[in-house]
Amino acid sequence: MGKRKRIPEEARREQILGAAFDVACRAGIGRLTVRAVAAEAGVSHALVLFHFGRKERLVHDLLDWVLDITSVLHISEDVARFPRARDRFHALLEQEVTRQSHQPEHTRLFLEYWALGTQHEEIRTRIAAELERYREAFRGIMADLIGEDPLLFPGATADGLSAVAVSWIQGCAVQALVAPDRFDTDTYLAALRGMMGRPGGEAGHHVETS
Amino acid sequence: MGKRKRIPEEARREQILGAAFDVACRAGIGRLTVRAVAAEAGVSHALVLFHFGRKERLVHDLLDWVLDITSVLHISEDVARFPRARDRFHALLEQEVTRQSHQPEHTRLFLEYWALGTQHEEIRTRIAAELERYREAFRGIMADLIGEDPLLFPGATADGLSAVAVSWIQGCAVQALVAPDRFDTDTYLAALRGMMGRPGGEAGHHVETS
DNA sequence: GTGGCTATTGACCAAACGGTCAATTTAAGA
DNA sequence: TCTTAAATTGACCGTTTGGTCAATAGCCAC
Repeated sequence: MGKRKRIPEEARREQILGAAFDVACRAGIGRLTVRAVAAEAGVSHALVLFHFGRKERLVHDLLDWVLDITSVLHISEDVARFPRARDRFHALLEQEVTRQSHQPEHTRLFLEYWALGTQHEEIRTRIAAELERYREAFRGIMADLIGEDPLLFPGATADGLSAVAVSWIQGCAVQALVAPDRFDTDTYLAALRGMMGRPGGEAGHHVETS
Repeated sequence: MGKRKRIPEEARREQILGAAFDVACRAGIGRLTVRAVAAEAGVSHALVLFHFGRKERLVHDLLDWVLDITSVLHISEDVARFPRARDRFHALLEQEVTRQSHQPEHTRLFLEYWALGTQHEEIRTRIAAELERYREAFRGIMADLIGEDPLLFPGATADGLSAVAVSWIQGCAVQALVAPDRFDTDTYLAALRGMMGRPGGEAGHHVETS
């Protein structure tokens, strides 16, 4: 056991945060302890506190780390290339629903952070900022959508529609997490398409993805 | 401090569960301790364990208790009296969105229970059952809705639509909890109405509530 | 009253927690 | 090589946790 401090500060933080992520996914943030993280990283628990000061900061930095690596709501080329806003929206929605269904662990983590946010100011503002970023990405597409066909959603604003879009994804994530066997992603997406798919005068179109 | 066991078993459980609810709302389930509950109820912490055995069972029974007193998704007379399924759906949706916005504490609690459900089998099945009950209530209205106008949501099933409806409410609850100042219930409901409000041939109708 | 049953309590316990600290090891600079 | 600053550790501490248990206080039948 002669190996020690080779690792240059930044990499150590990364290593510990990765271990913290594993522990949080396995046991939840509620049961995340400094000692468990240290054991997962293969270091002493004093070292974790040396690099992060308090446990509270470790948890907070873990939130930042997860949000960074998750690269939430990145509008890919596949989405942006659609000329019509409706198709872009469908593609983005399908992308996000599919992505979250492939990362169920993240949903659990975010659930706990959302709950924590009601008490810790720092966490709440961080989450609120991310939520705002998330909604903002939809807002542009929604504004285009209303612009293309003002009669499509009478009385609805881009703000309202983007909030609804976020609800779709959040609600899908939660239901898939709580009762995976009772929740079918395809059926869900089909319902969303049917709900959005009233063309202003055209018919028989559909979004191609893959 | 001479007062003791007057309370007849059932009432004691109720009293303790009420105290547990207050503690859970104030500090979260993560920080709920047997001693904190006992202090809130004004009894010794040994008595709490005498009535509930383990802390785990206290937390589980609290979930049942909360779900009972919340009377989730009760289809009121005001909703049922609408002859058209579309109006019933709008009314029910508005009722649920409004109700949850008046009980933000419950949302936080359920968030934590959802996260806990990923690890505790008992909690997960209990939540899944409640979610199923919730979706079931929407499914009937959704089936009627499709029956009234099969072309309204092409390709969508009652199952898919009810899942979407649940998403609306869950997503609304989460967003209102995470960033209350950035979330406007009226704008959200207006967007939902605009999204659902494509009459098959009629126009200018709206749902009256209150 | 009085005896017995049970709800209730305070004291106690082992474990785990977050956090501190002096002591050691390591890498790098002189 | 010697020095120096930083990284790392094991030992330790005070607190809190869930849980147990013998003792006790209240209530009912008699």
